[in-house]
Amino acid sequence: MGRGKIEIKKIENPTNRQVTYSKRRNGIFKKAQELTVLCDATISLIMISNNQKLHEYTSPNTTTKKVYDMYQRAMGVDLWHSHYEKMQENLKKLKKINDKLRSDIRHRMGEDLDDLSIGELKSLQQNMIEAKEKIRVRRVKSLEQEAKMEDPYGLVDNGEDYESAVAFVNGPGNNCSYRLHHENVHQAGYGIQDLRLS
Amino acid sequence: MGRGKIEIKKIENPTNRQVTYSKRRNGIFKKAQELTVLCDATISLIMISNNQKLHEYTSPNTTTKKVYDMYQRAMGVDLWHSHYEKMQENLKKLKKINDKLRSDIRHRMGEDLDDLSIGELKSLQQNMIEAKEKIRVRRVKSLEQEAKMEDPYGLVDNGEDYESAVAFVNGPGNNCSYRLHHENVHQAGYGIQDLRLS
DNA sequence: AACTATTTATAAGA
DNA sequence: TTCTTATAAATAGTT
Repeated sequence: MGRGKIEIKKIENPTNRQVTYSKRRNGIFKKAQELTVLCDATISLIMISNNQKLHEYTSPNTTTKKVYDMYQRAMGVDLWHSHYEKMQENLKKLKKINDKLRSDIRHRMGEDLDDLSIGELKSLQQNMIEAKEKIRVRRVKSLEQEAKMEDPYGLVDNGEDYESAVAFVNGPGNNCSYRLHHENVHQAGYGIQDLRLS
Repeated sequence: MGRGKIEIKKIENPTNRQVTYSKRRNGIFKKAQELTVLCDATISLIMISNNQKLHEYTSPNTTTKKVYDMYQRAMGVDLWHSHYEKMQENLKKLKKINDKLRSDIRHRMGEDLDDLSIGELKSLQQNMIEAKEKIRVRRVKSLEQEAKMEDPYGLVDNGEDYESAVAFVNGPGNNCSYRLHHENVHQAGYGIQDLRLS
């Protein structure tokens, strides 16, 4: 269509080729746009010229990625997709594990105990008793070291003296001699930080 | 171009629309193919009709994937890569959180206590004291219920009778009257199951 | 970038 | 669908 008919073969004159490319490219874009409107079609059209310039048309109701995803679905599998699915699976697993860990911690903090069976509750209690003992022992050791190493004059931080600190450390054991005023207990900062995934 | 001019807007008659789609689609494909030859261009054209049928043209010197890769390079943004990286980041975050949770649990089990500062150790101990008390209380309640509801004849499982069970539940409190034989303690099954990500 | 003679695409009808 | 054909649209070569 034009002053003369042309053969469909590569245009050797670079200037001429560039001009033709530009004209026809616009023609195709226009037709693509018309087809989108007339027939409610979804189109992704990517054109890369001889000199590596890229132009694209994507119908307004979609994105290049969406079209490519549909293409993949239509054509069958694609490496990327399987990879993606594996990652998604891993994410799901990790989240599940996370939930379990959080739940475990809550139980160890004495929360949500109704989740547990009687047997689990018993196990938990035994476990807590052991753990508490280990922590107590460690605390005593740390206080002893602190007293010896960092505080050669016999003073302990916070104005507690060594004996009362050890008393606390050994304390309270529920129905026992060393019972602690519970006001102190709530200053504790040991808990789960905000670890939720944003 | 045809017997009459048409307005560029959606063709409402479905048959008519389908016919037009088919004709124009072929027209665009032809033009794409011509442009490929005339100007040595690289083209990827994907068209999806109203009724989800997919047609594509890809110039013979390339593949759809190659064109999309070039597209991505040209656009600077990698359609999949950005997605992929986000997922990877999420995975990393989740793993890190997981590690923190595990570490927290180990501390609550009395392990790896050397990780903790003196202050953290103190907080942990206080927290454990509170938690242990809550669990003890809950355990007593559960045993009481068990005794009342499930065991009207006064027997408790394992041959323990109610009183000694409550004694255990209240026990041991480290230096106190109800001290438990430690053989029993190690039968406990309350710990972290294997939650590592395979 | 415009122009325009001509070719090409296609709307409507068969 | 496919063919036909009158007509609209695209564009090759020119300015």
